[in-house]
Amino acid sequence: MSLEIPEVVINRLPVYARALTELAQRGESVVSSQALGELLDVTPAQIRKDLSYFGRFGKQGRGYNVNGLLSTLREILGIDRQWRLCLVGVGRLGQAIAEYGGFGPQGFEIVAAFDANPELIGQEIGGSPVHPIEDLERYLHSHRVDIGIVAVPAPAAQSVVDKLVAGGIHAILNYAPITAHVPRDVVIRHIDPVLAMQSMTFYIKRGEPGGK
Amino acid sequence: MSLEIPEVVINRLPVYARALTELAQRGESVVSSQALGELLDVTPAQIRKDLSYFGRFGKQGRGYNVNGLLSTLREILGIDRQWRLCLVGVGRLGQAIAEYGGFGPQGFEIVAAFDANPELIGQEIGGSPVHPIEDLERYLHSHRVDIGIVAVPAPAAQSVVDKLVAGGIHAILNYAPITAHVPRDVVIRHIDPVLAMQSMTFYIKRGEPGGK
DNA sequence: GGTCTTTTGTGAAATCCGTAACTTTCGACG
DNA sequence: CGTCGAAAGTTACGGATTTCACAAAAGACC
Repeated sequence: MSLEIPEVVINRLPVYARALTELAQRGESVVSSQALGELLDVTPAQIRKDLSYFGRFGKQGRGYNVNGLLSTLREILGIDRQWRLCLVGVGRLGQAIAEYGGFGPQGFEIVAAFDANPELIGQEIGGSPVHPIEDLERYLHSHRVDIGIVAVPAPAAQSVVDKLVAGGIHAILNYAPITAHVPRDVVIRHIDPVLAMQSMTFYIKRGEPGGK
Repeated sequence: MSLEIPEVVINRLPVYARALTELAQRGESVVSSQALGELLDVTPAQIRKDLSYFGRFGKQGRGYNVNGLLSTLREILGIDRQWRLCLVGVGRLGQAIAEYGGFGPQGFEIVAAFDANPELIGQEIGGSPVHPIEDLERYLHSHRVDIGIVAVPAPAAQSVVDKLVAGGIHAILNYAPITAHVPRDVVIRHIDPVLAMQSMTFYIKRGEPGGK
């Protein structure tokens, strides 16, 4: 039954959850896989298949209860609770992340920040003080932190990832433009706008032999 | 032969290109699929297969010429030239994007910015003046712009996407937390740190029945 | 309570993608 | 000039995902 769920499925669940949140706010109380699929550009069959990995949540002939499915998904994903993050790297990018208002409302709170630059140590960034990077591992061992955010320059990134792992972190959001290596029991996701751009350009090479 | 290349393959090419750039900087002149694979956590077979969609670039018994393969990939991807971007939305997020130093060196230049807030119009952001959003479509028809970046709040995002499409844009990088709808001939990529977080939490729910 | 409509849940088929294994080519060396 | 080792190119297989299509369930209406 709950035998090894494909990662692609897990990656789609937050998208479903977000759509359901919006439907709930609009006051919708039920939704069909058809309707949800149109909202998200996904086939209804895929939605039903994905959900079927976890149980039976719909009513035949009716569809899914919006609030019911939403809270089920939130529980499955673990986004029904508060998560504690630490931010490593408080340069321009790191500061933008710290000040980004999108994490808080979703239950992701940055509880500590770290940087190698002595000038930044002690400053307040997004409400929490900046610690020296040397204290990172010790800090992780003495405070609960669930997820690490890496926002340092590429050359420093792998070493930061290693420190996070050594500190017992099992989930990392990496903004640095590198392919970081982590042990099998650590999840890592990459945010890389440049890679996204570079894969789009393939499709818009116009006025070229072979271009669209 | 060059019949319909899978999108996953296209998405990996920029990663290869980045690794090759670094190898080139280190002065390496040849690399085997084995060595490149270890660097990137990809199997050698996958690298060879991916490249074989486009031609034969290696020498048996030796490996790939680093600079040669790099420039081939850059050409295939179209990242061997300058691309002109426009940024829509100059709030906190938009400003961070405009000031982000990562695009320029890769040939992506923001040539114009747009916002709905009258207070921002006329200000300089990252070297280019902010235009009123009403001028977007007209601007696109009278200037060359290859890619649009959407950095507006969720409720406004679809309408901005529509305007970009109406203006003839075929590639969009979307930072807004929505699933945007675009015609089949438009490529769109999403940057969404929250979704990335929310899919990671599934794997780190500890101390739960069923958690790891 | 029976029938009709709708939409789920699901097994099977189809497709897509990755991996492994084999063949070929290249350079080196004797 | 022939043999050997290494690594690319390629084909075939297998596994993973997606799609399809149908049976079963639920409410609505009479």
